[in-house]
Amino acid sequence: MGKEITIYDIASQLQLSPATVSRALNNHPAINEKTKVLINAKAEELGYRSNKFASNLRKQKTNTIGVIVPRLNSYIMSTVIAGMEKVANDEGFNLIISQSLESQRKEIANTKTMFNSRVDGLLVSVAFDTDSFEHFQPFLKKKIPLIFFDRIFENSDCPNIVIDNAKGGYEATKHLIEQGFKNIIHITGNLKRNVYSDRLKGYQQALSEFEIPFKSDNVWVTALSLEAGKEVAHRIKALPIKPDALFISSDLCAVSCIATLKELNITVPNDIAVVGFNNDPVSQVISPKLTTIHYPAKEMGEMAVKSMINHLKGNFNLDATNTITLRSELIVRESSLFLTHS
Amino acid sequence: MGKEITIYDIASQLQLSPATVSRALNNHPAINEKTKVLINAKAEELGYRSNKFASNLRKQKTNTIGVIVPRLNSYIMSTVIAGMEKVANDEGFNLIISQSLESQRKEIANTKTMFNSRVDGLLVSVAFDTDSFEHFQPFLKKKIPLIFFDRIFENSDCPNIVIDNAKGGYEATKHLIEQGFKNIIHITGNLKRNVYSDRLKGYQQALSEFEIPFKSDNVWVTALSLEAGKEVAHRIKALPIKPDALFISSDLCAVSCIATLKELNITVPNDIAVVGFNNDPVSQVISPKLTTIHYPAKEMGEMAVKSMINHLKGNFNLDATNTITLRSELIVRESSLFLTHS
DNA sequence: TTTTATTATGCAATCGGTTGCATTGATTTT
DNA sequence: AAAATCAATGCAACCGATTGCATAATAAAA
Repeated sequence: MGKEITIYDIASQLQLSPATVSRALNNHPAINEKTKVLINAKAEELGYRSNKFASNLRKQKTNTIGVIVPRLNSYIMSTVIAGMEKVANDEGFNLIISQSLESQRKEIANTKTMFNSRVDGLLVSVAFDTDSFEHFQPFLKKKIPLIFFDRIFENSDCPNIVIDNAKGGYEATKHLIEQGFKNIIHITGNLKRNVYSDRLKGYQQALSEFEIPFKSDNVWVTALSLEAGKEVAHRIKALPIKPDALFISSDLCAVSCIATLKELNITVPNDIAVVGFNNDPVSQVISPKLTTIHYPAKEMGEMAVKSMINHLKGNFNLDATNTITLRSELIVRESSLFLTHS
Repeated sequence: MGKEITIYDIASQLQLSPATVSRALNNHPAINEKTKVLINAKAEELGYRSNKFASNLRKQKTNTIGVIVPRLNSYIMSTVIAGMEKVANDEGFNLIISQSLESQRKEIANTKTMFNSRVDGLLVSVAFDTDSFEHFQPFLKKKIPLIFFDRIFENSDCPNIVIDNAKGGYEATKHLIEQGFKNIIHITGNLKRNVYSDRLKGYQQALSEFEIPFKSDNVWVTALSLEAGKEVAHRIKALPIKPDALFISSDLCAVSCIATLKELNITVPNDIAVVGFNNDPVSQVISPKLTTIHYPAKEMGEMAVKSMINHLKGNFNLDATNTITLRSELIVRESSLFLTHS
């Protein structure tokens, strides 16, 4: 039933004061090197472990970063989190992770919990339907750093970490146009969210650059889920004039759509070409392999936590760099290639 | 610059002692109802939030559960974690999550961190190559509850939460046999791990039940990754006598294998039937749709955290129920059906 | 040798709740 | 009316590390 060892135990055994022990363990410069060695050895010997709660209580810091994401179990988000965990772990920070399940209501509740848990900083990717910033205000008031990533809250003055979604949308669309496709439908998510509205902008830009008129009927807002992919396929099947290409803002949805199209005797890319988004592993294992935009999810997670920790340590001020944009790129595979019928 | 409100502030404003305020906020029965109302109202008014560190320090509890998984970004694990987060969040517990990246070395480091973070309990799914239990001993010594899930550590006397992997393996194999396939190769992961060795047992049991001789050459141990799927396909292509079916312990690997087989002009299920494992969403969006074993990942996560919290609250003793087995089931789709060539 | 830096260590207050053990006043029992 | 019981609240120690300010010891400068 090992009683916990404290700095007081170490201090009394070495005939020193707890203050000295505390400083030694924290490598304070005022402590003699020999004393440090002595204290560290004793700490090791007794199996001492620091009590973070006493320390946090005194220092008024938690060494904890909160993370709120729409859902944990998507390829992108779990990979972002994997990156975050890696950096946080290396730097001795803890992560508290919660999911809003795409609901603003739950996001608000999670935000409160994070606030009450006194996280040192908060990383957020907002839910589909979030349209109020109010629940984040307490953080700003208390000057607790708040960083948005992926799905950011625009006009918030908070630092953001994103990919260039407009560029992604542009390149995907341009690629399709260059392959000779003209009637391109864009399947996307809630346009409140930057990730989708920006990709749409890119889509529009590419069209206009090639002087293809933009039709708002060609933008379909969906949940980008597996089911959405199926519905899109059926809807296309029913169209009198079919598109020759689809640009779908999620690989999983795209793949589901392709599978359903196939069932409906529409083949990809022969009848309709498809470009996805994310470079989900699934994009490589289906047939035809899916052309997509690579999303540096792990890097985004790493960058988010790195920035947060740097800011917390005072290494640099976040407000200076308001937006960090990570590189993403088009990966051309089979699903978007114009094939001469052989 | 809002100074934090403490129970002392509430106490002095109401001319009460901090002890009474503390008890009232914790709904202690000795406090008068009217006083409680008064105190809660004041707390609300002042925007009081409890300081968990002071509380934890005094109570010697952290309200935190540690989770170690091989990787966060797999369908199964991210879904398990999603379930865990849901329950933990509802119950007011925090989760500290870390990933071993399939390395025992990192698992040991993570275990130490968890120990030093003084988690109230630890949930672990072990890495591929973990073969020592030593790093978990400190938890047992300090009587910190330790629960394994999915990939358990056998013979550990710790509670386990699993699916019936043997049954899964049995049903998958039996299904293939009943479809008329006899030469079935089983692609699986490191047999040190219960999930894979048990599925193998189920595979063997089904074979023996149908009096099909078991050949150890028909069990291929791989990393179950996308790459592994490709390699398997190539290896099959090179076989002089090809199997008529594959039972692959991971959907993602199975899907990758199917895609590669297709490239090599071997079609599924006509030439070779395939059954996967997990019921990953990807299993529904490929062609042919993949027959698989449903893995109740979310339920597993929920169950793990529920059990832990119940144990911590003293509701029931975990040691009594040494193993909790969740229901999993075969989902028959197209990839395993015997087709008469039409 | 005295004074002044410099280095190393200790003192004691502090962070904010929690809780065993009084204490007070009101109510009930004998 | 005195004694016993009960309900509600307060006192004060405690959890364990941190840190501003002193102090002691030693070395360097005058």
